[in-house]
Order: sequence, then structure tokens, then C-alpha cells
Amino acid sequence: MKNEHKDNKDTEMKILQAARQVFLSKGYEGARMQEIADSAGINKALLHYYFRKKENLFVEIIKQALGDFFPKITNIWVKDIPFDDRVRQFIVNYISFSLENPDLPRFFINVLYQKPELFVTGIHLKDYVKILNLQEILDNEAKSGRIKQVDAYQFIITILSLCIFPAISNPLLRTTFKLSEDKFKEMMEERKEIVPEIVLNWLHINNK
Amino acid sequence: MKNEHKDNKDTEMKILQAARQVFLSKGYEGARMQEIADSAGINKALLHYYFRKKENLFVEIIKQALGDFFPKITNIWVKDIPFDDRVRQFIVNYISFSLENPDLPRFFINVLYQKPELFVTGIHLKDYVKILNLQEILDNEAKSGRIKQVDAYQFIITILSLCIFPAISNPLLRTTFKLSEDKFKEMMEERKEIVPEIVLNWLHINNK
DNA sequence: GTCTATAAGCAGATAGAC
DNA sequence: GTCTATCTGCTTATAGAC
Repeated sequence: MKNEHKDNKDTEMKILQAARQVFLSKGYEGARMQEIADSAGINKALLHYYFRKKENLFVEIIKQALGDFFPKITNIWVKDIPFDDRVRQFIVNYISFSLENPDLPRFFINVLYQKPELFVTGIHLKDYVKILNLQEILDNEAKSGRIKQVDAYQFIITILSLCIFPAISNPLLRTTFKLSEDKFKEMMEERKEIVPEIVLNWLHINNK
Repeated sequence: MKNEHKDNKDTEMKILQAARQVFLSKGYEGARMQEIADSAGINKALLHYYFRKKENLFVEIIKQALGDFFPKITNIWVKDIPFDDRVRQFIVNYISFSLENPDLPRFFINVLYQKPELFVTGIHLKDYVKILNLQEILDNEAKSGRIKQVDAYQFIITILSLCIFPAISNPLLRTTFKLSEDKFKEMMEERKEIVPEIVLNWLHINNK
């Protein structure tokens, strides 16, 4: 009796967890319902009982993943610490995050090339992109002469590039340059010093 | 008679061209032999006559695409012009190239996550990666005090990040930040100034 | 809610005529 | 070398018992 009515949230959770792993690493076309079912410890029929079709499940994963990805981009800017420290902290955090979750940005990039219609279904651009007050912050710093005037979009794109690209290109870079995984890891650690240096030097030169 | 024996190279070319377009935009799993056949103006049976199976065709595309992608990374460094100009020129070229061919790096990144075994089959790392003499060049510049000491890998990864990432993330960035295609294009043009500035400032500070 | 069994559809691959 | 027709196998999805 108890087990009959045990809340589906448990199973649903297991499904979502399994689906996420599979979709993020294999992509929509490469993912197999069978693999998701196996990984969740259930069978295919149950997947369809919960989500009716593959696409629905995929959209759920998009929604869920968005919640992890975007807040990270903006949240740190609200803290009230010196600007340079903020930049440094954001970069270090974002490099770490990207190294731990390289599948996430790769997933979104691919979705938007291959299934953009599903992306818009899932997105809720409430407070994700508080890029607007980032421009304010930059303008303030510039006004007081500490940095040069820069466009917030160029600023954030530069940082995202430097943080995310090496992570998602890990296998490509290692193959291309014949680097061991250890060597690569070491270099990524170094980049937590290098990238802030690059960005801050850019902001600080020619400021008037 | 003439048409009977017309060299298959023509058809083969059309197939490869169609396959490339489809594989690069849809990926291996998303690509359909039917679509490739249609796009090449032939039928599925002929695809198999030429390449026997999908995977073989895919490997051909990898090989071919490698030839476009990697030489671009290294070729410019052999020219004998002032270092700063070399850097600027490389960056501007690579940004342009990435904007025109965003599918190419995205393709390789995905292949190496999802079909790495096929990548090694296709790769011929002869003269692709002349990263070694790039380190020499950097060392020479550093020795004469014009730039600081930097690791060639960190240098090239930094540049590739700044050039490639914005291009492959175009749809993601535009959706996230609600940018029009025109606005985005405009920003990418600006980056042909910004990115060299960023890189050169990094190299020139603290050099002793 | 969860399972087994099965249907339905599709994509890759082959047979065989021309 | 190119085509039409067909097969085979896999994948998503449903039916129906428990």
C-alpha cells in the first residue's frame, strides 16, 4: 500500500538525473531512451509514462540546466567588494565551474545550433541576465579613472571565452598539442592566475 | 559511352561536399544519409556504393576538415614581420575565419567528446602543430625584453579562446543577451581591435 | 506506478535491374 | 555508375497485465 502510492517524485528525480547525464554528454540525437532507463534503474515504458516522449524529457533537461548555468554568470557581480577582486573571484570561480561542467556550455551551444526551437520553449529570462547593471559598475569604475571605458558585452564575452573555451576544448586541445591530462590540468590551474591578469591589464591600460 | 565512364570523382566530390555540410551542422548522430543524398542530387544507394557505410564517409569528412582547420593555426607564424604585427594579423584572420566557419571548431569539439576513436583515425599530425617554434619566437622576444616570458600553449590557448568561442557561441550569446544579428556582427568587428589589444597588453606588461 | 510484450516507424545497408 | 525496391535492425512509443 505504502509502496504503491510512494510519490513519483522519487522516480521522476532518478529519471531526470539519468537523462541529464546522457543528454549532456551525447546530445539529443545521440541519446538513447534505453540508456536513460538503464541508468535510472527502470525501463523504457516508465520513461514514457512520465514524460510521454523523448522531446519532452529533453526540454525538461534544458530548463533544469539553464538554472545551473546562467546564475553563475551574473550572481557574483552583486557582492560589494573591490572591483578588481570581484573580477578575479568571478574568473576563478568560472574556470573551476567550467572545468567541472564542460558538458553544460557545450550542450547549450549545440542545442542552439540544432534545436533552437526547444531552447526558447525552456528558457525563462527573468533575472538570468543582469548584464545591465554590469555596465553601470563598469561605467562607475571608468568614471573614477580606475579602468578604461569598456562595453559590458565585450567584457563578459571576453571573460566567458577565456574561461569556457579551454574547458570545452579539453579533448581537442590535448589531442592537438599532445598534452597529458595532468599537464592540461596543471595549465588550467595556472590559468586561474593568468586570465585575471589578462583581463585586468586590459582594463587598466590607457585609462583616462 | 562517355557518360558511362565519366569519372566518379565528380560524383564523389558532390557527395563529400554535401556530407560535409550535413555532418558539420548536424553532427554524426543527427546527420541522415537521405539528406546527404538529396543534397548531393543522388540517392542513398549510391552513397553506399562509394563509401559503404556512414562511418567511413564521416571519417573522410574529418580528414578533409582537419586540413582546413589546423594549418590556419600555425601558418602565419612563419612570416617574417614584426612580432606585434604577426600577433595582430593572426588574430584578425582567425576571428574572420571563425565567424565564417563556426561549424568547424564546434564539429571537432563534439567529435572528440563523442567519437574520439574516429578522430585519431583521420588525423595526420605532420606539420599541423608547429607550436614548438612558436615557443622559440616567444622566447626570443622575451629575451630581448620586448615581452614577458610566456608559455606557448597558454599563449595559443588564450588566442584561440578569444577568437573561436564568440563565433561558436553566436546563437547562445545572442539569445542570452538579446542581441540582434547585426549588433552581434558589429561587436565581432570591434573585437578585431579589442582582442589584439588584450593579448598584446598582456604580453607587454611586467616584462623584464 | 511499474512491468513485459509488441507495435510502428525510420535509418542504414543491400540486391539486383539497367 | 546509377537507379528502384527491399531488407534488417534499431529506437521510439504504446497496449495491456499486474
